[in-house]
Amino acid sequence: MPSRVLLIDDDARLAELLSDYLSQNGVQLTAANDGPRGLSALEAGAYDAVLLDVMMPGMDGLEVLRRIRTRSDLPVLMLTAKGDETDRVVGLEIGADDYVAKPFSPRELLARLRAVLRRSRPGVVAERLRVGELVIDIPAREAEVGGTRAELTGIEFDILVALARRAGRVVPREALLAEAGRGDVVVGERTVDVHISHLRSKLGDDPRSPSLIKTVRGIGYVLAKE
Amino acid sequence: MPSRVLLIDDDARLAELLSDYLSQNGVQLTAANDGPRGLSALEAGAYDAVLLDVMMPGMDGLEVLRRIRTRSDLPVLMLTAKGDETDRVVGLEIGADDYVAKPFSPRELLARLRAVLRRSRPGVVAERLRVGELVIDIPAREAEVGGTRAELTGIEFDILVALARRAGRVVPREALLAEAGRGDVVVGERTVDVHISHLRSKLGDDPRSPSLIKTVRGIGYVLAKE
DNA sequence: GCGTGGCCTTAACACTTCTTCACCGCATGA
DNA sequence: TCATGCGGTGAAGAAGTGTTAAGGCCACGC
Repeated sequence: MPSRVLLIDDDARLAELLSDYLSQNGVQLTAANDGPRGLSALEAGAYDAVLLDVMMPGMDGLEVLRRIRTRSDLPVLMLTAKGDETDRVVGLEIGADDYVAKPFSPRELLARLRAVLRRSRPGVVAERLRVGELVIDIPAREAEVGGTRAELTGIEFDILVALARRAGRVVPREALLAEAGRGDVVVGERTVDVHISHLRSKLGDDPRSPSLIKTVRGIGYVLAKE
Repeated sequence: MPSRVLLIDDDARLAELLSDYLSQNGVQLTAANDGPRGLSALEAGAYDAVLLDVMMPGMDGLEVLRRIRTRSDLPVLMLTAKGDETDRVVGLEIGADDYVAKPFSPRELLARLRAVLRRSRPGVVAERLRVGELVIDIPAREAEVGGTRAELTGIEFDILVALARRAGRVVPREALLAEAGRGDVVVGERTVDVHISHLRSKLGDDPRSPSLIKTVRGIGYVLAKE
């Protein structure tokens, strides 16, 4: 079975060129010519990896990567301008798996793509998240801690998922609201605090022991990695 | 637990430089200065990844890589000369996980190393610092001295981490503020003194015995190396 | 349409954390 | 030894967060 790869890049000529070359080598390439289209293509279809251009008008590649990482662990290979170390390092820190500096040879790209695909696990879509004692079943919208089910409301569940997807990393309040589907509505950020408070008590947080959800003053919250 | 990484490279100066930088970031580097020694070090010890120079006298890096791949899937990151595309592509095809072109910045190397470690064994990326009696768990944001947990506030923790990363070296006040994420905000430097004072008492510092955190008059503070 | 109940948001107050200030003691160099 | 300046530390004020409770909104059933 060929690997399905999504290319997000505004350069149509490159897309065609790559598509040709890769299809001869067992990779089926789909192209999206900007960030938003790329993201919705990811929502809609099943892909094994993403090729992502960093320099794009509108939503730039790093932003696209951030959004991809909020919802999946799909392997992402960045395409960066030669010598732009900052983008590369930031990209890798956000969670890119690799990068290729432009201009690149198709042969090198293929080799790196294969290296990335080889490492990634089959069975891509994670419908269940596990972070330490916490288990989240996303389609069923259920969460449990140490085997005990927690009765969460809608937004509480969404906030918990947003935290769990980035366990160990700080998630700003506004990002939590955005991922809970409140990004467009204007809502006081203190609202998040209240939901966090409820989450903590429902997740059986003992005030004496180190909390599962930690506060990062002035920014947001982190879910402890174990 | 720090990640253990084996460097196979004939350049002793590079080895020392990298070892310093990586050890501050939770990676324990062991150096082998040629291919055969590298291979036997791999036989002997447990490593989480390999940094492999391609250009070496005697057995070259690609040959070393081939032999590694006959017996293990250990993540291998190649160090190649800039622009030498052939080596890079061959290396990736043989089964290297990534490469970094020389000359590289330590920061980029670290980022790539972490990306590789993250893929291969989630959870091994070193996020724990140890300095004498002091143990710091960075993602959990917890610190303990001699087995006793210290309840630190956010900025106290950040300052402690900044000191621990450079244990044994003097860290100026402004650097401490910068690493605690206050680099942009204008804050009086005396603020640091107050936090240091709190840290000392929370870390169980006895005023009579030599302090864990030493003052360097006119400059800043040092964390005693043990 | 009307009441009911659940959920989200806001407000208010208690509490924690960070910063600044003030005062004191100690180290340093004349 | 004395003068000076730097750092240690307690305390107060400012800013941020935890938590409870009340009000508004919506969906649902009657």
